[in-house]
Amino acid sequence: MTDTRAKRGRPRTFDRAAALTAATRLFWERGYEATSVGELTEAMGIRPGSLYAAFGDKKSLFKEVVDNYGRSPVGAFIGVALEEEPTAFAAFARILREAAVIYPDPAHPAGCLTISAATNVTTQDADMEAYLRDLRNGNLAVFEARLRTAQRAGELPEAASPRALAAYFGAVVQGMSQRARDGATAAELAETAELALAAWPAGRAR
Amino acid sequence: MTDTRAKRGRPRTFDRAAALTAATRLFWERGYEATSVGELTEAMGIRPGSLYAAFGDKKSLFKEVVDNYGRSPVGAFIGVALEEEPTAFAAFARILREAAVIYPDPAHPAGCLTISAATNVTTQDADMEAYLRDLRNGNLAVFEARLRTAQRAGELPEAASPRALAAYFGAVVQGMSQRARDGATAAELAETAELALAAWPAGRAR
DNA sequence: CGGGTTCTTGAGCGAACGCTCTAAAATTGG
DNA sequence: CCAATTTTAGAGCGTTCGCTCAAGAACCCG
Repeated sequence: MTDTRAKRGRPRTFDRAAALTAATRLFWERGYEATSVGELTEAMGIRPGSLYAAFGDKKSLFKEVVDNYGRSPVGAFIGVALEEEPTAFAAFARILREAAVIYPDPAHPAGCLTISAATNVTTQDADMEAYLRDLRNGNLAVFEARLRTAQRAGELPEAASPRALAAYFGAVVQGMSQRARDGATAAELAETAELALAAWPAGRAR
Repeated sequence: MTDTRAKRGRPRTFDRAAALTAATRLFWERGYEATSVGELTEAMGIRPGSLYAAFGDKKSLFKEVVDNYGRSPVGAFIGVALEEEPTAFAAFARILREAAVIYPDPAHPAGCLTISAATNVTTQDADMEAYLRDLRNGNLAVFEARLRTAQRAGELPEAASPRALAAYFGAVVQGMSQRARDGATAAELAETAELALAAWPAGRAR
């Protein structure tokens, strides 16, 4: 988008992707509102003018951060698991087990960026709140779609409710993200994942 | 504490408890950092001077709010269930089922104050972050203690881990609170609660 | 009633907020 | 080499932040 290089004018002296990564880490740690533009410019190593020229305002920078996060391995593991695993149970088992490893990983801020940053948005910032809520609720819709497919394939009993199961796993994932933020270890989260999987409806097609 | 009335001097012209309730609602909705003193004074119907005289600074007002919330029916239902129910399963079943009703109740802001407001705290405010994290992790310790008692009473198989179960239910409760904030209905949360209870170890002493 | 005490009011402090502007610097096209 | 274009650095805009303070009002005690 802004990638067409070798134009006219003074070239950019900073690495746009690196600056975005720095911003991601900060937003991930502190959330949207609690991260100031001053902290951002310092972490990104640029001056306010450059930030606004390259990324628009704080809000659009954040949205680009979320977008970028969603394409990164850490942010996309759920979608990947849903696509790659042959059965729904295998997919959700992999999601929870990977979340147990990824969320407390000290290589990056704890928990899920979308889940954490989302809660840090004021009611005043109505559109930002809606943007993030829709992101999370969209995840639930994907869960439900996968479970519905599984039910048609006979992986789930007729009595099971894809919608209810999707809501349940969504709540567990959000809970695990929060627990990671509160200092839960990978070992503890792994136990949580196994217990959560025990809720899978009888006739479990493992 | 500040309750010894009929002292000397000009009497307070506002209802301290009512003001605290107004502050509670605001913090509950927006979280700690996102709620400004200006918004607080307006909602409480008092001027900044009165707020600081009656409650100390913003931080101690918030702690009093959390304290007060923990003593209210909505904030104390978990502890009550753990004490009143004869078996651990009955206690956790009641906790999840009541959470499904209480968290989305439109009579107050969605979710649990401690869980929601907590996530809105910056890393900068280190002691506030620690205060809230300890509150939540303290809840987990209470869960674990109840489950350990249950295991000694033979309600839980030897193989079950009270610590892991406590972490699991803690994550589920936090997840349900967040889902309520994202607009989940009581019906949806009730289904989540039932699914979560299916994780109770075999030989379930219902 | 007068002195002591506490509370209310309203102005406003210094700092931080998101953001903008100007001038200089660095590049390309002609 | 010059004009056009784009980015940089840095000052600083207007607003809001948490919080304080001086002045006056409302009560109790003696």
